[in-house]
Amino acid sequence: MRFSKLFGKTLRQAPAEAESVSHQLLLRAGMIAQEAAGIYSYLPMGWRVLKKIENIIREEMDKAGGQELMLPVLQPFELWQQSGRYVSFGKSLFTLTDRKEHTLALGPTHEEVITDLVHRYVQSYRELPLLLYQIQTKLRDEPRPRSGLLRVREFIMKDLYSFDADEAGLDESYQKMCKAYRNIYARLGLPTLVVEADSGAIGGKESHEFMVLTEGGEDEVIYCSSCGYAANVEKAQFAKTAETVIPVSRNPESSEGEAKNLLSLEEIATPGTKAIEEVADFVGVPTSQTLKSVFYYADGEFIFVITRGDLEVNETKLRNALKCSDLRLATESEVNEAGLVAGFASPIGVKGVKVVADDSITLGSNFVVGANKPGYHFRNANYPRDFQVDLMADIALAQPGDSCLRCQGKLSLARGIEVGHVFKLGTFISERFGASFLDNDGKSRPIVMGCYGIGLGRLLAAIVEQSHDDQGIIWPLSVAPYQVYLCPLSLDKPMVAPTAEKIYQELQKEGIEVLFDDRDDSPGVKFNDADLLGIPLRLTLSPRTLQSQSVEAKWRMEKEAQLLPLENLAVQMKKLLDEAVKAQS
RNA sequence: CGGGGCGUAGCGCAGUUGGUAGCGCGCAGCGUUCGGGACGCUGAGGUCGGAGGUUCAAGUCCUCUCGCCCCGACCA
Repeated sequence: MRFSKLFGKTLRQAPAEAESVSHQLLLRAGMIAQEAAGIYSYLPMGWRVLKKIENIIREEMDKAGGQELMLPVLQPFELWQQSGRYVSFGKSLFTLTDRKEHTLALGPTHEEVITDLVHRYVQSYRELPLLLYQIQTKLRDEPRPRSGLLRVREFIMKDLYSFDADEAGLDESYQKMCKAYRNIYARLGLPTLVVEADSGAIGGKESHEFMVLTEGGEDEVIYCSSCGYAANVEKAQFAKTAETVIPVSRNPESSEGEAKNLLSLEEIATPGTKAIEEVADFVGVPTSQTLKSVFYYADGEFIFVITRGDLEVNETKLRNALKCSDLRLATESEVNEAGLVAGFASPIGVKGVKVVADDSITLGSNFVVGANKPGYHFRNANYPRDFQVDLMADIALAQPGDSCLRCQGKLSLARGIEVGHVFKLGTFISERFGASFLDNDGKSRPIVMGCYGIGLGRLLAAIVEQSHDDQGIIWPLSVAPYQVYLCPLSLDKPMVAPTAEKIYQELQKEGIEVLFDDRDDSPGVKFNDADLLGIPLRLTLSPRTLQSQSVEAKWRMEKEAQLLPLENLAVQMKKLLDEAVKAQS
């Protein structure tokens, strides 16, 4: 490709709307262009990268036994009613009506379509296992598109669906996919961490995410460096320490003789203390000896949530515990309307309200808790002596510094980009679509499903987030839009232009992908563009190098250049590139 | 949806008490340059996001509206 003819120009300054590194660099390099919030065009450079990523994914899916097919974007809304998932997807599901006033959905994912399809074609265990995949556009009306390609409303995704006869088969398919995913990320030069994840709107029981750890990521990962435990913060568990009981009462007689050292409930004045820290300070106890009350609306129902005062509520865990789809904090006036005193609310004596508690409230005793009266708290509140809860679950947010549930090591937190997500769906979708098969006993059983997704654009952006310097992108050879940047300087000087032209032809004949900077620009412009675009190998020729019958070769990620003789250049280049590919894998 | 910010040339920005729009980059032409974003001259490019209002006069003031970005609740 001749640079002078390339569509999409490089920019010195990034457009103001771009904030994340990948967004800025991809815009500046002329690889993508924005059309609307979360909607992008791929320009020729960016599209070449995307297609290379796509091919790597396709190769690995095929190698794992996947069969590629193509499912429709336009889907009958009835499929979504049948699965029931139009509820969990909510407003993220784009819908439209056709000329006959029939509602159609724009596919945010394809479990419905493929399960409907498989149910019509698969009847016997002999046809299982089955791995079907596609690479195509998904549409989701995300509440907030973000960070360029990292979170968009229209995106290309590889989605594979596994169909197995039983759980053991699903485990096998799941492992096969995890391995294929690891191969893909390795070939893209992308270090990833596999973390336990919440399955969200997709549903299912077990799921893992593949995370690229980087500052710009929007996910948070909790991990333990001693035992290797890692989970999305939405899912992460931790060891809740049992707090040692500090007797808070000055009544010595009540602190003796009790099996669990439970003291009697006592109302105390705590004027002006609303926040947990203020209350704890005022009473003189650690926050872990207080109880925190938080209020939510879950699918329209008012919920009273209690955790130990040192812990925060994990809304994903809470949502799962409540099995609700819509969850939001209640406003202060809603709290008051529920008959509670915001800041001094108490589970003691509360009536007609659903109470959910984190199981940490059983690890400790004699807690300080609101008295539901302005300016007053109780001390020595104990569950279940003083109050009841409707639901007890783990709904606490893991935080860095907490202890690992498995090994007691210290947990750490890192930001990451979710570049892949695999789910063990089980049978809840196949059952709704009647996707069953006859086993070898002639018994009808639901097909056990899994699904496995990779967002290609996000993957592309993740590579940039993770592989760049202040000059621009550094593409791994496997996905670079071109392998070689041919960069002649002083084109009007004798021999430069014709030699460059000749090299350009020879390299192409050798099957090397070349971006030929045939522009009559100064060296600085050319070098800066070469770096910005991130082409792995730069070949510079100038009167200076031609004097010694050579050209200069420089790797994008290295500082030093080497001189290569003009003679047999294409063959040498081919060798260089092949060696680099080998070194990478 | 809640909170914050921004819409003026392709990109980055300026525009004073309201007086009819400018700078840098980029783009076109000519010339001089040529190993890390060179320089000179000439030139093209604007419904000032949109609608309504106030005014002799609106990029500037008022009202409404649309779009985009960032922080939160959602996801590949």
